[in-house]
Amino acid sequence: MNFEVYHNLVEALHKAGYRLTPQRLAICRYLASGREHPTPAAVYARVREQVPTISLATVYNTLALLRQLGLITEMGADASGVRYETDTHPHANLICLQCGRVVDAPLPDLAHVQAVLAAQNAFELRSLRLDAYGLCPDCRRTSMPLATETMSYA
Amino acid sequence: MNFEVYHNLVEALHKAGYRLTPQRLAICRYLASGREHPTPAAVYARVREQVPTISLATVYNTLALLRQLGLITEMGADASGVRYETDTHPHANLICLQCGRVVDAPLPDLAHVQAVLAAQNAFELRSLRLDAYGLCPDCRRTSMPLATETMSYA
DNA sequence: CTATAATTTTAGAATGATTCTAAATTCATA
DNA sequence: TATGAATTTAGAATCATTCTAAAATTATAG
Ligand SMILES: [Mn+2]
Ligand SMILES: [Mn+2]
Ligand SMILES: [Zn+2]
Ligand SMILES: [Zn+2]
Repeated sequence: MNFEVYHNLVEALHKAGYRLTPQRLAICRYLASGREHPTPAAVYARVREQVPTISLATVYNTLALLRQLGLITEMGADASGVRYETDTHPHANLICLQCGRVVDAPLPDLAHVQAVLAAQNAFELRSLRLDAYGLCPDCRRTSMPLATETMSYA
Repeated sequence: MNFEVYHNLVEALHKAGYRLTPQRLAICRYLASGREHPTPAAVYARVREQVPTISLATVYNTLALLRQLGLITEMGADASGVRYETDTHPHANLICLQCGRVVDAPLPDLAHVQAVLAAQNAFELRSLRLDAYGLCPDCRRTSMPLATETMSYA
């Protein structure tokens, strides 16, 4: 677990006046435990190992709360639902069309891209999302024909 | 309506051996009619004006078919469901956090970005999606506080 | 022009993620 | 310890999407 990330989450909740319940702390611990891009169902499954009585509703509530506070961001939904980002810094996501894995990738000039976009359009930009679809190393090896069904984004 | 786009869609369907039914043609006509990023429900609503007996299932089926053929692409789902792209060329989408409007924006160096990503990672990239969130000109004027509820992506 | 079979459409049922609800629990505070 | 606000919980409700099986359409062969 990344203690710094964990501490950020907990402190932000506390500063915003929310109670640090065992359920919320367990969810934060899980979110700070890796570079995953979990669905609510995945969070529920993993956190339940630590807090067996937690409900799915609380997972949804807490994720929504953390999002309101800007501590996590929501990705678009794939076949198994929404996914959450724990890294709020601008970066690209490499998404495997075969297995659904999401890997973070740094991309130095994202701020530059946003600046160009903002300059050329009347939009007032707040954030950027860059998703790249393809085959992860593992799935590249077991190179199946890549069913056009599998994942819908192209 | 953009006849060139329409013709592309129809011809691709025909070449792939699919029947050019009134329902499919009406959907293609609608898709070629503007730069929208419609949801299946929106397609259904508009096409129904021309083909009142069409079913929602047919809309879903046809959109899935056009996607399989690579003629349209699917965007992530927002509050009202998936949206479809009729422009398959690489471009950025400017998405209004207030009203949900989606506007296409050219971005010259997208190919370059993809090349950099591919070079730095073991992923075999197929496509790129660049979504920028902010306030459209209209919503900027009527500058409400931008409810954190409204749209979830940040 | 029929008959037959494949394709397509359709309405409605089923599914599954997400949200809502109302009651029970926990917690801060007096 | 008593009170009230915040939180959690299980289950119901919602809503987009998918599935199903029957009806309609269309291509093709005789
Ligand atoms: Mn990420
Ligand atoms: Mn677009
Ligand atoms: Zn993979
Ligand atoms: Zn707007």
